[in-house]
Amino acid sequence: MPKLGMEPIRRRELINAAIEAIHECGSLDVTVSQIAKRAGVSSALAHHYFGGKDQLIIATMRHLLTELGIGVRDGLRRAEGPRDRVSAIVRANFAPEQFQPATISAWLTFYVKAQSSPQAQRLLRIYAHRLHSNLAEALHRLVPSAQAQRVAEGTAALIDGLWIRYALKEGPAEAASAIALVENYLDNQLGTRADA
Amino acid sequence: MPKLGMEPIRRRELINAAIEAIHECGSLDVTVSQIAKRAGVSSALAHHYFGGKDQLIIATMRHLLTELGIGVRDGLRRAEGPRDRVSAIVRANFAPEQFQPATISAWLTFYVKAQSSPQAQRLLRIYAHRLHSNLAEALHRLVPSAQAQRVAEGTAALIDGLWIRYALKEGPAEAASAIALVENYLDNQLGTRADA
Amino acid sequence: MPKLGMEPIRRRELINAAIEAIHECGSLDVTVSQIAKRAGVSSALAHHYFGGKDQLIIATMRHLLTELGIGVRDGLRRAEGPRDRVSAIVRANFAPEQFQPATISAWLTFYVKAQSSPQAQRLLRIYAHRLHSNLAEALHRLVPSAQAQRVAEGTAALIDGLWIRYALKEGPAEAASAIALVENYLDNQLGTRADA
Amino acid sequence: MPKLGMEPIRRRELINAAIEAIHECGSLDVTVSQIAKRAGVSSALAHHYFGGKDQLIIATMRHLLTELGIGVRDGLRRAEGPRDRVSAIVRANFAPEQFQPATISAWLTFYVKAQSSPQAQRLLRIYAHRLHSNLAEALHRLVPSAQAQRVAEGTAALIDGLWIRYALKEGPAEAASAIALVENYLDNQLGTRADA
DNA sequence: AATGAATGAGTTTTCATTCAT
DNA sequence: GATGAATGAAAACTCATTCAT
Repeated sequence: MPKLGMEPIRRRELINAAIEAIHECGSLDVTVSQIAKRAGVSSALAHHYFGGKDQLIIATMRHLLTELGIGVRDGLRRAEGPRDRVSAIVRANFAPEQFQPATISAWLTFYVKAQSSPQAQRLLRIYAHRLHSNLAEALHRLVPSAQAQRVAEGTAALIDGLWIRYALKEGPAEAASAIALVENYLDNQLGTRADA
Repeated sequence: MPKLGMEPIRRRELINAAIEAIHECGSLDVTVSQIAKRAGVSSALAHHYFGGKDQLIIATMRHLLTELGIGVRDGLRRAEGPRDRVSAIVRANFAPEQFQPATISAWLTFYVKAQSSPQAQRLLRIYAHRLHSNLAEALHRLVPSAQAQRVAEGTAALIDGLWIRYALKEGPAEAASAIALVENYLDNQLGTRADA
Repeated sequence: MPKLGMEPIRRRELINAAIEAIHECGSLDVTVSQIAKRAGVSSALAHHYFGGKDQLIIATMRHLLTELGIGVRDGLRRAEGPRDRVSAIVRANFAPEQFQPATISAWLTFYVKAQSSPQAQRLLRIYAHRLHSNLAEALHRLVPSAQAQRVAEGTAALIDGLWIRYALKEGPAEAASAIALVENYLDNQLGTRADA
Repeated sequence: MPKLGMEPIRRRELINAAIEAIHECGSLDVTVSQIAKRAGVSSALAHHYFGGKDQLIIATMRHLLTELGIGVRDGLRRAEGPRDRVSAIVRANFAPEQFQPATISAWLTFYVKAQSSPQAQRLLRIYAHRLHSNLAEALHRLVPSAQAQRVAEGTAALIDGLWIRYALKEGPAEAASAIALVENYLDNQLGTRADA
């Protein structure tokens, strides 16, 4: 029962299936067939729509990156004042949609992928750069330039570090404590809470 | 002309070759043949000594973990006072032997491996736990228990985050600035340098 | 907006596209999709009109065979006397419409196809037989029967040999020199030019 | 029961199997598995020794080319006088080892292969060039230069044409009549037999 | 008349692994 | 102690073909 306009639907289904399959398998060694089966289609269709495994993986990465970007943008839109903007960025990075086992697994595998795929590397660098510049932009309004840079770097490293560490843990990732840790770092660095 | 007592030598050569090969390939998708060729032996020999690819990988991980453990222990031995012990741990994690491209790549791939291999996961948890307890032990002597826990977690996350971020960068990893960032965090959290 | 009476047009377009595609790819490994795209239609339509790839290929062969047959017939119609009839046949085989890269490629692949497809083999035998009988018929009026047979065979082999050899050459096929070679053979065999 | 020094043996077996398989299938669409099975080994071994299907095919071509080259050389060595040298070349091209169904099929498919593979094309051009120069060299001692060139071309075309036509026929290829046809051409062209 | 959607079957290729020597 | 020989199993990818619209 073929219908028209299935392409975007199938692409989306395959990307979602890829994220789940990567998580279940724990690496990019998932086969296209596994992903396709999970999406309820043949592996040939996955190739048809994406051109190959690699491009499906890259598309998945891009999807996750976009989702995160949207989350950050939305958070920033609602934020009031520079300090809150920083918090919004942090919150977006640990938002429930992002900070869940399957997504964490996927991100981790992408870091490895980036070591051999220039395209994946570019995407990951865009993420890293965007995170840094978003943070730095807000921090510049709060503290001197040099400090802003340093705090931006520290915050970014802390976020990535917490992500990676959660990839190792079992059970649901607790966003609250991760956020608290970063906020604590920020308060201290920015002198917001002198008594922390 | 086979010689006696080659086993430990071969094992070591193969492990080193594995680290290099993993780095060059950027993932655990290296073939046993590639590793063996780099070590100057046949792939059959790699199997002979390790039993299989998986066990060679695990052995490589264990090797890296041991090296890091030795570095930390040596650092701690030379450290004077709790604050310096914390610094020693940080320094050991960014020591030149550890903080170089090939090793960084390898660690990253191990994080992924841990998602599907219970054995690898156990090893990585040992690392995480050891890092945390080493830090916590020293911090307990400096600040109240709850804060010590939190700072230990933050420091560990920061270290891991910096590692992972360096995996993305090109050019030689600069340990100095990474260390400075962590030390700054510690100073701030511990009130060592009120003016930082 | 489908139109009526498209069938013969589409069939022709697809056959032409097949010839070009076969030439470009250099073998029958062209995909139906490639051929269809070149004809500006979907691959499904190619199946609709021909029933399958094989039948499209056979139809293409038949088309080429027919074209050649028409060329020969036209040449024979205009020829005056048996010797000129032989020349007309030779000329038709090296006529510009036939003796061009794409067509040469196609014929060559058909020879291979004939080794596995009885249908293709039949077509090619028809060609071979027709060429031989056309030549023999005219030659019989010029020389004794046995010699006529032999010269017909030689001429046919020479024509085919020159075709196949031109398939290997680069640059435009020069019909003139090919024709000259065959004519020289004929003159010698028939004693037309005693001094050649 | 693995033995040492199997490589050359296996290579030879695989090449022979390739020739047979190509003949049976009638084209280069044989699968590596079919070839390997015929050689009594796994398809993986074929890849191991040749690197891939393409290289196996090229190696097979080269083998056939070499065989033919040896045949011609041996024939030339035994020949007495230029006219006999020409005959030796012709005879070698229709020698029983060469002029048999499987070999004829293989050559034909190689002609097609040459249209898409530069490497195959190069090999085939070497063959064509060698045939021409061998013929021309001998003919130059018999007739004027221009005529020698033309006769060399005609002879080569005749040989190729007879080959290709035999590929279409069923039943055993009759070398004798093919040779007779070429010799008749030569006698006529060279004026050897004034009464032909 | 024409096509987008979808797939089954098949092909090349890769690789960890085994084994006789 | 060490390796060349060999393979089974699996993966990515391709393509002719079908079908509902």
